[in-house]
Amino acid sequence: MSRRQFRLDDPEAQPGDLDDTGCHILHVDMDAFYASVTLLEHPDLVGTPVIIGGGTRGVVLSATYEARRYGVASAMPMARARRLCPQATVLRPDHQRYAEVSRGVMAVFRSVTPLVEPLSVDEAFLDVSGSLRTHGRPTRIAHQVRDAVTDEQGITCSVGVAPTKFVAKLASGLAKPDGLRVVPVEDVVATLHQLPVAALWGVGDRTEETLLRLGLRSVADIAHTPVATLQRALGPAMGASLHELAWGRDPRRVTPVHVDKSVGADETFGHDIDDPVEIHRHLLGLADRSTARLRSQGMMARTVSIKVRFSDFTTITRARTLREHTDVSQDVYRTARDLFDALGLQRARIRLVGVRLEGLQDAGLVPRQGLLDEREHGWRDAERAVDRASARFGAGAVRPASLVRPGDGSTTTPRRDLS
DNA sequence: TCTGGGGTCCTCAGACCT
DNA sequence: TCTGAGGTCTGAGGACCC
Repeated sequence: MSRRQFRLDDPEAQPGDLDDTGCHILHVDMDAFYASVTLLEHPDLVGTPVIIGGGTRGVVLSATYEARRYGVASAMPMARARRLCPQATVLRPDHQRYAEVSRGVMAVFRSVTPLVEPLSVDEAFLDVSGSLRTHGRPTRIAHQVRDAVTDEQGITCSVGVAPTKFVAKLASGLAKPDGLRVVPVEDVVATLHQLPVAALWGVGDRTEETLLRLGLRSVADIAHTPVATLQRALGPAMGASLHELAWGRDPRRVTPVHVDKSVGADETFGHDIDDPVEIHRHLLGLADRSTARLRSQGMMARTVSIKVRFSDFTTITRARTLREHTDVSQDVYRTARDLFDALGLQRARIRLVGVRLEGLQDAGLVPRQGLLDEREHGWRDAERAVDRASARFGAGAVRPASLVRPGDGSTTTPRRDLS
């Protein structure tokens, strides 16, 4: 679900028999994934503008191509999207359903090669170099994948076929919607050099601005600028990386195994909050969510960081590294609360708070000190019991008392004692 | 126009150690 | 004992990705 897509001067130019020799990388991207999956439950809305999103302060998660024609795009504030396309139907996302369809789609990918690297729920890189003998040429495999996804899941996807990950991803964007695009080895540089700088991986709004200030508008301009000049403007890593990408050089392999480096959760409030006790309550909930995910992955963390976004959208982060790894919600909550209190905010209006756990390590590999603190041991056992209850009765079945309103079971009114 | 949520990576500065 | 260089770790913030 790439946010930015680029068009070539002649988007239809894709002869049938392009040479795909050496094009072992496929990038498969579902078309308007969240919207397409949601419409499977609402067939009456097919062919009409539909926006997936919601909330008073939310952004657009996805939109059908009919809504996109009015300028609606993902990540756009919902208020603006509604103004641009008032006739659109707005539906809430169903993440459980998206995860199910995603699993089905990934299974299709793995049926043609074990080398599948998911990038998100709706896109993945496939390395098909080992599948040519059993499944045919890369283009043929791409057709097979597209057909299987449509037959089995009822949604469409676009596929880019190229020698490298970056070019394959670019190609799938050029193929959208419901298309296939091959970039032969000998066409890589010419294809790249037609595109604007923002097409390069890693160039967002700020970097684009910097490059435009230097008079660099196209990928060709980047390619013909000395690396040292790019490095001075953008830093050594980014400068070198953009220069390489501009010449189509991208040594990254397709790596099926991914290890998380951090786990976290944040929450934007329906309205800004200035009550520290209420913020503490949200920190407790976020610590709970983060550590539950950590435990479900069998990991422990050593660094706790908090994020605070103020009403003017300025954001600060604070972090503390603990003496030992932990997966205990109470440890994380206490640290997060201390970090927040240390900010000394005098009833500043806060829009969002977040808790993130870094320095992750496999729980089985973390050296365990003898548990001298009986209370600590109690928390660990209690939280494991909560995990088991959640697995059986659903997430949120058991929560800290301070997050439960008597009677209705929903999260609410702050209690004074959260420790 | 008014900006979600979950992440990764990079840069820079300061502390600490050798 | 002091000082400086270099490496590593940590923390903060920014930019970017989907």
